[in-house]
Amino acid sequence: MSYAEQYIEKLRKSGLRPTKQRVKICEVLFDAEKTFHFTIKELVKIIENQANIKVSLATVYNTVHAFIKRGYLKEIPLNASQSYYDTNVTHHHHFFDEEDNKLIDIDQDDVDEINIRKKIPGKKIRSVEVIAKIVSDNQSQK
Amino acid sequence: MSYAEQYIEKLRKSGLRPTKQRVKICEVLFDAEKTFHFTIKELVKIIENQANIKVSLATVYNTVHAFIKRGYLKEIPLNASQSYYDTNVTHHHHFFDEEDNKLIDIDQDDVDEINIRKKIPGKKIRSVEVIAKIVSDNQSQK
DNA sequence: AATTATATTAAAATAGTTCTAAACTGTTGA
DNA sequence: TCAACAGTTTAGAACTATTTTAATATAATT
Ligand SMILES: [Mn+2]
Ligand SMILES: [Mn+2]
Ligand SMILES: [Zn+2]
Ligand SMILES: [Zn+2]
Repeated sequence: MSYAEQYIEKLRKSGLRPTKQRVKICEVLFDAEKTFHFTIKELVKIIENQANIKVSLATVYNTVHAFIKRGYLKEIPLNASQSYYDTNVTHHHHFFDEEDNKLIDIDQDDVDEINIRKKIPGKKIRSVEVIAKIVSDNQSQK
Repeated sequence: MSYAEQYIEKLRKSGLRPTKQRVKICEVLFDAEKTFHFTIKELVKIIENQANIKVSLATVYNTVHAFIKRGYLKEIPLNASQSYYDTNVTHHHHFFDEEDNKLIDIDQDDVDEINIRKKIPGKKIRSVEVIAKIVSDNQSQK
């Protein structure tokens, strides 16, 4: 199946018709060799740089939300004032570099299984995510 | 040391003068028998209900931020469009109830030590937090 | 008490996100 | 062929959490 066909399938499964703008968004999101993290602002900038297509903010937000709902993207919980999104939809964890404001993936395999002994009656765990904040390691101990 | 004195000390250590408004904020935050989680909007509502003091949003934000900087409050990373704050400043983890939008503490002791095998050169880990999303456990498997 | 530094406040500004409503596009079937 | 329709894009308005501004008020210092 060609890339273009994959995008169209992803869009269809998300309940969206494959329009020019949406396919362009797919190219940026799903054509990358590696998964990556992005903010909406960054995504718009990439689209503007790569294409002569103009895509409105509303279309970007709508499409991203449709993909999240369908499971093709993940939203990453950060205390920032803006949302971070992730094209890596496997279960994994994150470093958050507080100096660069950048997320770095941690494979599930790189963290021992997390066993939470506390239980909440009537509730079940749907997901467990670790966020490790990192900063520069300045060994200088003046 | 009386409560009032404790508040004044907390304020002074945060670099703030003990004004009527700030002491009131301290009463709400630090007088509770239990620690709790709150949004700014909720905090303002509590103050309005408890006191005949009117406190502006700007003062609430400034004071909360000063306490965070000094370590008397913590900000909790959630993907929501608003920040959650925590009067429990010990190292601990959270359940996030996606139905009630409520945070529930998990003591550090209730989670096995988290060992992250991946290392980032030149960076060190400053904090590790677990967020477990929970939902109702409907056993009904029609 | 006078002086100075800091705080409070209402209101404006900012910024991310969502909504609206009008113009546009592609498809269908008469 | 092309009118009608369903769905899409878009600019801009609206919304909301947070921050900033600048005038007034209060606290600390002398
Ligand atoms: Mn969202
Ligand atoms: Mn903040
Ligand atoms: Zn990731
Ligand atoms: Zn907590």
